[in-house]
Amino acid sequence: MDRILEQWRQARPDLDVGAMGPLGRLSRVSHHFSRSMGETFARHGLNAAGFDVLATLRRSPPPHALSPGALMASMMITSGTMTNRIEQLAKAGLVTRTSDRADARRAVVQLTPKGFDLIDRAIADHVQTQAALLSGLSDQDIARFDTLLRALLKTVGEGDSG
Amino acid sequence: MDRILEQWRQARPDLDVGAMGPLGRLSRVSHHFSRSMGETFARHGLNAAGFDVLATLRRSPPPHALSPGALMASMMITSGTMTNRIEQLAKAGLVTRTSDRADARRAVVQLTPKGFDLIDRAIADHVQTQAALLSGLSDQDIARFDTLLRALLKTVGEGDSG
DNA sequence: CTCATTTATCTCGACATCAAGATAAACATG
DNA sequence: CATGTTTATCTTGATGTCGAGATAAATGAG
Repeated sequence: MDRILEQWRQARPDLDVGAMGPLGRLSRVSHHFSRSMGETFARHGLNAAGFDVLATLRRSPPPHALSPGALMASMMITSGTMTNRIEQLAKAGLVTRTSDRADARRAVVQLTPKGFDLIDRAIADHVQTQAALLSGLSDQDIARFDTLLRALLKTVGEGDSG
Repeated sequence: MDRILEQWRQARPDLDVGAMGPLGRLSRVSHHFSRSMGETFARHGLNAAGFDVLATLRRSPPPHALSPGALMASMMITSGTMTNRIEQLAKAGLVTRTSDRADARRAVVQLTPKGFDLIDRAIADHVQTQAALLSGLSDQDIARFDTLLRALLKTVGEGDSG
């Protein structure tokens, strides 16, 4: 990244490329981390998408069931993607998809016992992977990093509550 | 994210979910930023992929030409993806693709005048978007953020040099 | 009750990406 | 110069995602 900035300063000395370094590194860190977490998911036969859905259901109060719309609210994906994800998980026997008695527009996605057991094993593995990814920072630095990320989330309109 | 952590502490009090907050926010920030930058690219008829290629060529010394392999080295993508990207850009008349006289295995991707003009306009827009994305942090906080990102890149094996 | 509107989800087509293998040229060795 | 190896790129098939529009049920106004 530092070399890239130097090249830009040569090619376009009129531009202020100061933000490019941090943003480039942010992108690369995020990409590496996603890949690393993806390897953890793969050990349990999941991808990041499937893990997200199962994890969201798992941490919801019993009976570990949510509508596709409710699932979408916590994940940054569109409805078509969610439909697809649920179908894959249902095919694998990890969730069931039934329709809501009270409102037939609404579907109910629920963890199966098999899905429950799988995500319970996967999440334990996942938190260890996550801890390893931050192991290069002290606890204090992690706290600082988190504070900065919270500030950045405000910039893009995702406040503390959402 | 804070609510998610609370849910996990209820559902799985045995797990240390401390890393989940920062990593979740990192992922969301990165995702938001990518989308924001993507909107800038779209105003110039580009996507992030095409912008990356054109920008890499633009900041290379004249004649602004590189092999697909050299382009791949700076971007985290596979060879098949690069082939595809180049083809799109060539179809749009923004780059040419010829084969190296000295080594016929190697291709040479070069900016056309049209591509040069386009990326010169797009990059000016892009650095402004990037500055806006970091506008929620003071210069000092940006520097701190960058330092922390450098430390994290070391963890994943991407050292200071590349 | 009827019709328009809103809400929730699904369908479909386009596209970017990856991984693995194919192709083809250059190089090394005897 | 023959041939096996390495290097650089391309091809192919599968997958995941988005976005626009379709479908279908619930809601509201008259």
